[in-house]
Amino acid sequence: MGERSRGVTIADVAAHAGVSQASVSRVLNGKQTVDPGIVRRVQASIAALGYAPSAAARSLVHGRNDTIAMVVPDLGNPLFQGILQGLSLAAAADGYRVLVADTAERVDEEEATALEARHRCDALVLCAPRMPETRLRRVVDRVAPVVVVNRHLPGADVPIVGVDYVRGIRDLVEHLHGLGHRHLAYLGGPPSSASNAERLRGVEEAVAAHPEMRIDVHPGGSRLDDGYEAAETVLGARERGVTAVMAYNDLVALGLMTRLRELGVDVPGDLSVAGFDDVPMARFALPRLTSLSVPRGELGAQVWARLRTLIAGGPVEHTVLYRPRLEPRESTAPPPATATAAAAGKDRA
Amino acid sequence: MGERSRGVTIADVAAHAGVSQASVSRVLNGKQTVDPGIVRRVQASIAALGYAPSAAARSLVHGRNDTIAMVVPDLGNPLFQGILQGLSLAAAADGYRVLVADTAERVDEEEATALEARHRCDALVLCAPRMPETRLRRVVDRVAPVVVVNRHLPGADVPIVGVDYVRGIRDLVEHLHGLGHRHLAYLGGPPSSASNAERLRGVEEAVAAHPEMRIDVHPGGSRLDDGYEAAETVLGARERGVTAVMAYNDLVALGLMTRLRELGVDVPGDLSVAGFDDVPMARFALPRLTSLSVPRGELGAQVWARLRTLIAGGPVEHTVLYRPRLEPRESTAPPPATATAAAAGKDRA
DNA sequence: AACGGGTGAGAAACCGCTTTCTCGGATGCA
DNA sequence: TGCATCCGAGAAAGCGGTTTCTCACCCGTT
Repeated sequence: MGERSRGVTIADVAAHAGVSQASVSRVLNGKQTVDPGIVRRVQASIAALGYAPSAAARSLVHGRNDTIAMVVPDLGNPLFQGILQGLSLAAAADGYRVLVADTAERVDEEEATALEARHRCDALVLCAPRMPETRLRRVVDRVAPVVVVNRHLPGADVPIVGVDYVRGIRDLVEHLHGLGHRHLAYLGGPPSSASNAERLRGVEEAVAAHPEMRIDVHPGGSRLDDGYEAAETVLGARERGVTAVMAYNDLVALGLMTRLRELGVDVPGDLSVAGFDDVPMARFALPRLTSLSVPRGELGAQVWARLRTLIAGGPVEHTVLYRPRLEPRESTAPPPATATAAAAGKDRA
Repeated sequence: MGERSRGVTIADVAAHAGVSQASVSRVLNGKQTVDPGIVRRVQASIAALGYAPSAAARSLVHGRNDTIAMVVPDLGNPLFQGILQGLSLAAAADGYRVLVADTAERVDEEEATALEARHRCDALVLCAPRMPETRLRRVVDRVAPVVVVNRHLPGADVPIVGVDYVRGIRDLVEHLHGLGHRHLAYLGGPPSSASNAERLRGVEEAVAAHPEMRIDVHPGGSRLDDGYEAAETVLGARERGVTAVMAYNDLVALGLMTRLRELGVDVPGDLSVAGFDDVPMARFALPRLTSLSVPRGELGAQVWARLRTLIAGGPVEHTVLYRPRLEPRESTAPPPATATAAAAGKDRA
């Protein structure tokens, strides 16, 4: 590690300054009053020798690292990138650094990775949307202090920070309903993803609340290509009366819109499209994409706030779910007149 | 740190197994032959006590961490995200983890951050596109082993991994020249950025190689908004005969295209537009954006390869620059006939 | 003037592990 | 059977700090 000038240690400084190691340590940490003369000599010696205390030795005696680890399934995911950034900035403000542990979507290695990462750090942030719940609970027990992101874990003794996908979807459905849509399609994300499951719950609740509505669920994906390729499916759904599509996330929505435009389908004239996440590009798509904004950086900061409390020996704070903010833009509009008429006809029938 | 079961140490294991600490250590590291009976007893005790060796203690005695740090000016930048991901995956394969140190664009804190980060790790990856060269050289000297990303540092004793922006721009100009463009505009990035300076060098070289061409340089930025807002500037340039625009990066290009479409300017009919980086969205823009593809993940892997050599005491390997690959797509096409005629007229004059 | 309390510096223990050093016992050869 | 050799296990010395403990000294009080 930081062996700058070929290993100058605190003993060297002490000798050079003609004082004891203890005094050097005291000067360094400033937690006790030390004779000003000694302080000056020690500081001079430190400068002269280019001394920097060994982080490892410090860690050993303090039993901590000032480092936390973040376990993610995929660093390519904008959500995790945003959280990492927010987390890293917030933690840095308290002198902590963040270690990344990308499990590259290998769900069965996540547990081992989490344990290993935790072992080199003071605490853990666990993003494991696919990990089976039983395993997750076990891991959480073993790696405390830990904060879990975007999972539902009733009864577990762990702070959870996440996005209220259920509310998000419900708000979106409300928006579309208000525009006059009655028959929607949801283009699902990765089947095993917990946040997709939450969105599906939102879909169910919405339908329960609006019995006059119908929401079809189609398999989708999480990337631009997935949306692009889902266009055929979506057009099929449109044949069957769907007037608006909610995509798993913005990437899927953007990919879908691209393909739709190629196929001559007008958004939102023929079909409304909405995404989730409000990535920067959403505002720059044409038409501008209606989306649900998620404060990624703030999530990261919140994760750190929770973790800091835990590290300091504080209590497990309550779960916090950020309610996505609906950003209605041009990609959603009232359904085409024909569709409305058809629906009205159906209603009457 | 990893105090799982309230601090069970190697001494506890030794006592439990009725052997010496040294034997436990030997069993753990398997670097010496140990009596099979002892091995079994030790392993049993380890399991029984739930023992895991302290990373800090190990670090102290070994003088290393198995951790490297990556200093970045902005984790939100897709390039650095990609490099981080590639780096993290490659390093993980060798048992190393990556610490992130986001300097949040605060150039004057970069040096301190780098030193601090280096001090907790075995090596450093330095992404500091804005750091003044003198300071960079000083830092590089002090934090070795280190790999520098995307900087030109002639004569310095440090491996450099980067993108050949000069070649990239030249290839792009070649492409546009081939399409018939003679008067281009370059929408610059952050003025102090080293990679922007490289692109500008590319512009200069291109002009030198094609005296019949003209390339105007306009201030730009690095984000979607910057491109969006540069539209007026670009249209002004078009008035003055510019038929193609090269943007600092894809985000700028995408933002620009959005605004141009809003203003009724046809890309590439009225004006060609090209980006740099080949972000995923480039392929999904309409028109699909011509760009220069940069293998972000591979850069990260290459950085690790260099760093690993250095850590192992190997030599400073040569600088490696990835030549961006031109991805010609729909956003660049021959200039409009009127422009060509005008240019031809000028040529004749 | 003697004594108690307080202050600050140094000696040494300790954090938990690795590694060298030492030594006893087993083995090989004479 | 006796001696040299080898092997493996334990004792102990670090790694480089922090922190407790001890003690000398200075000050104030009676």
